[in-house]
Amino acid sequence: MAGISNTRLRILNFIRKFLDERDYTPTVRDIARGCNISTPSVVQHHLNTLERQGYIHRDPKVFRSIQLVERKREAISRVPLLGTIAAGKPIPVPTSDTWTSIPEETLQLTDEVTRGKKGIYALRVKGFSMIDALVGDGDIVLVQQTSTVEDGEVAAVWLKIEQEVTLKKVYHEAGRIRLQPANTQMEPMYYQPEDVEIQGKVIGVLRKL
Amino acid sequence: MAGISNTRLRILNFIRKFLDERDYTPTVRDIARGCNISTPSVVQHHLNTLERQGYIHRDPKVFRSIQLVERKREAISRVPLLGTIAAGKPIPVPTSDTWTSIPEETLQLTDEVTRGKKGIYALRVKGFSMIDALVGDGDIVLVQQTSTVEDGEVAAVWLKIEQEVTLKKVYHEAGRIRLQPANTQMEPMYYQPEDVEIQGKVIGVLRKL
DNA sequence: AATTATATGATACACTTGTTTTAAGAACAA
DNA sequence: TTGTTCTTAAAACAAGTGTATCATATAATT
Repeated sequence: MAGISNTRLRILNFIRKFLDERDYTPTVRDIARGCNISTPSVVQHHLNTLERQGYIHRDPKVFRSIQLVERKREAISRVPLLGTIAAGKPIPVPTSDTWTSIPEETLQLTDEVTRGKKGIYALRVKGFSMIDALVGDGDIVLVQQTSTVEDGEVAAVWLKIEQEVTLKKVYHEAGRIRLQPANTQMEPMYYQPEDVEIQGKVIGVLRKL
Repeated sequence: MAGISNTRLRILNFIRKFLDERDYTPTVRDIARGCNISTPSVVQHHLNTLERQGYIHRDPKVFRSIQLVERKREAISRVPLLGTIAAGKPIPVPTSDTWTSIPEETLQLTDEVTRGKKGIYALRVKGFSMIDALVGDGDIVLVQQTSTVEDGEVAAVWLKIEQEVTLKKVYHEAGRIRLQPANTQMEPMYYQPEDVEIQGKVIGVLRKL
């Protein structure tokens, strides 16, 4: 926030508030009124500066066309909730037609949460089998579809021997795979590469209380 | 989508597209041009109908004030990240001027996550002291400012004796307060009412991996 | 067929609003 | 001081824009 004066900050905040409340842009006169500025021309002058500094964008001659540059990036992603995840069953890996069919529910999340990643889906956790990943019953895990992960990333791993799915940090070690619980007090588990199957990468957890 | 004619659907879609592209509302004349309608009055007529049917809302006399009702529900809340939460220190309870000052960071969350609640702020968890609430280092807790909670709700509780903050389910029992960890395998703690202070209600947890 | 409701059209009024112009006070460095 | 830059100020123009009015056409209903 370099080179932004007090009045201009007030104006920016007023525009933000106005947009939040009414979903359309204030006029220069609205801003003047809201910021205790006596005349449109002063607002005009500050808006010119703010536009030059890259904080806002306006379409010339178009009424109520102020756009906050910071909000341009606030895209909303719609993430399908594709089912549940529990210890004893593989997670429902989406197929091409899963994406187009109607999901049980759709989460609307900002890129703040999904970080713009593609191929994200959500699963609701059932039961307490993932406590050691700090994931409880009812939590929602956000999964990115992939069959490989980097060392240290949390993955939904299918354990072929136990016939169980689990959420663990994955490390590739010489001749074996180390699965490390998020709860650092717990011991890691070791598997032969052929005994585990990466079903997806966990990119987030959401708990609504 | 009952009782919506072809032209009105075209108008609705045009408004949606216009909003997506330019972030401000079209005028009746924009709509006329975009939908091959020869005159503002026809658009006006359809907008009246759409408003009566509840698809849109307009502020009378205000230019470019059409609001899509469907998008009201996917409102984005901006939640300020006001600091960190750790075992040994009280959480930074926001004061009136905290809200207007510039937060360290602002999370953009859909109402999907905040459920439209007001007075929400976010705290980043530091350390592993809240493992028993299934909250780990780096997690973000969403807190609603309040000093009272209902039985069973998860609260940020300041323990006066230990001089510690903790996240627990709160139950008011006869003459004492029961603090129950989210991890059901762990034992509850009991306190005298005067020894605990509710600092806020935890409405969600967000973990980005 | 007659009536009513709905959709389309053209035009015009009055208000809203972006923008320009001109001026002057305030802050600050040379 | 002087000059320069930034900010505030008032007023007015020209264009954008919501809306009303009147007229006609088309569809639905009785």
